[in-house]
Amino acid sequence: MELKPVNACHDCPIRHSAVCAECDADELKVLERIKSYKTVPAGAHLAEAGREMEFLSSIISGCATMSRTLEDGRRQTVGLLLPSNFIGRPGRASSPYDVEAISEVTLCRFERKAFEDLVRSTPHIATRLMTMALDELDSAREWAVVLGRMSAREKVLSFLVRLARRNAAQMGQDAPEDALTLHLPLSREELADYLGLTIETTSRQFTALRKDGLIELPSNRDVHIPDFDRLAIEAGEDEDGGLIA
Amino acid sequence: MELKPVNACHDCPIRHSAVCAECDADELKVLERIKSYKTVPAGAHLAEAGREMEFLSSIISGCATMSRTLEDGRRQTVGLLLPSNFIGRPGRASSPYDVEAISEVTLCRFERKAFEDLVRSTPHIATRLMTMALDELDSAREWAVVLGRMSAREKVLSFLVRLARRNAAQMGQDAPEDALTLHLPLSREELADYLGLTIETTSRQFTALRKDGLIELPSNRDVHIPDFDRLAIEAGEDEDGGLIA
DNA sequence: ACCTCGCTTTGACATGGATCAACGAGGGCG
DNA sequence: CGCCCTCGTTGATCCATGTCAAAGCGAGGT
Repeated sequence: MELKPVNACHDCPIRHSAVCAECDADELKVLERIKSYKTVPAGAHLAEAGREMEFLSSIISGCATMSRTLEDGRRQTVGLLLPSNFIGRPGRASSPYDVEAISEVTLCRFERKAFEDLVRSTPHIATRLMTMALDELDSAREWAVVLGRMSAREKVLSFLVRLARRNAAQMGQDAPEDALTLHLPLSREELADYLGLTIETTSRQFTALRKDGLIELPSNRDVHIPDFDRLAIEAGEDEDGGLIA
Repeated sequence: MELKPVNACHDCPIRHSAVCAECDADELKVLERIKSYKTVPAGAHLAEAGREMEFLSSIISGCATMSRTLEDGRRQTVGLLLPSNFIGRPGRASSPYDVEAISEVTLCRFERKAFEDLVRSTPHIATRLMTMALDELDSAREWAVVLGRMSAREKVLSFLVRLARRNAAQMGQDAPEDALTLHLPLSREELADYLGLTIETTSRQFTALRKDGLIELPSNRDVHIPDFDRLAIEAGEDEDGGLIA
């Protein structure tokens, strides 16, 4: 994916989906003054559990994970951060989770103190942040259902369905195409940490889904889905079609 | 627990912890006009997944669960709702989860449309709602770590630790006492649904913890913890002491 | 072209929790 | 007082997933 450099808000690919989405021209001018862009390489730590954060930021491009590592090495990823997602929260100095860039990531950053003032004075940012927090809350709870009650196969299927939906939504589509190819932002290990499984089980499930004809694996990081609806049904789509993100 | 009836906001036990916490006297007057109280018996459905909600509400007393039931009957509880927690979200007509009263519950209700207008016009409510949503988001993510990576024993221990912390916080204490007795708001089955386990496994873990001297069980619904710190360590307390809720 | 290194896959086996089944204990009601 | 009904506990067995081990496989460097 080639990216042209971003210079100003009106030119920003996440202008209408990030924390600034509801801002009017005047509010945007204020944001414009205090924002700065930063690009970090894959593997960079954007936040560490318990450590103070100087900046709050939105992801403009790339992918990051939010995770907790227990003393004994067990790790659980609690969120996949993609463009327009927000890192950090106003009113708290540190993140309770590690946030790590999985690919090269470009951020739109705000100095924490300045942003907190802004939230207080700019209702459009507070309401947007509220909406985003509520959306993520729904998403986190959906994921809790997956972690708590789904089999390994269903976990992998759910992940693919959610990723496809999220990609479609970002492209402005209502639902994913019948057939599509997904690029996995995560390695098998990172995926296992997200799914609450081991690498081995995750890998076996991919193999099993391939043997069942539900997916093809042109490369380790690419998944071709010949029939999305069938995949969604296998994932245990009971209700509405799931929430985006 | 005996409750005296609530009649006005200034008299309300959740006045300083609910969605209205940041409201000043004038804002409270507006809320006062549109609120209504309702008490429902244990077992009542406060919301059903996908069904439109007429009211948004805060829990004043009692306990409710938020859960998803899959077609095949598997159920995962994604949140335990206690006094001051908010049910529903402005800007959306229906809840993605079932919300069910576990004990008798008293609610402070707002007609949905009126409340949504209020959120738009009252920044103190929007910021409070944002803070509450972000707190619940942290809590949901903590729970995802428990569901994804913890053993059955650790799940039960984590639940007890969190419940004790939440009770302590509600009593205005910083941390739970050394020794304390908890009343469980949930039956074994409801607990199992929350922990992502079966009833049998949950029950066996209680027995095991009792045999290990970590808890005593004066009745099915009561747990005496002789040494909270020991319990917390067994629960796998690596870091800070955990987030409240 | 070959070697090496990291990631992924596959295999063999162990085990924690689910499942199936039965028994116990308390509480309300006839 | 005793029956029944619900909830919780305990036991026996099974199976999905974890664990340990080794073998592909692809990319980059020499």
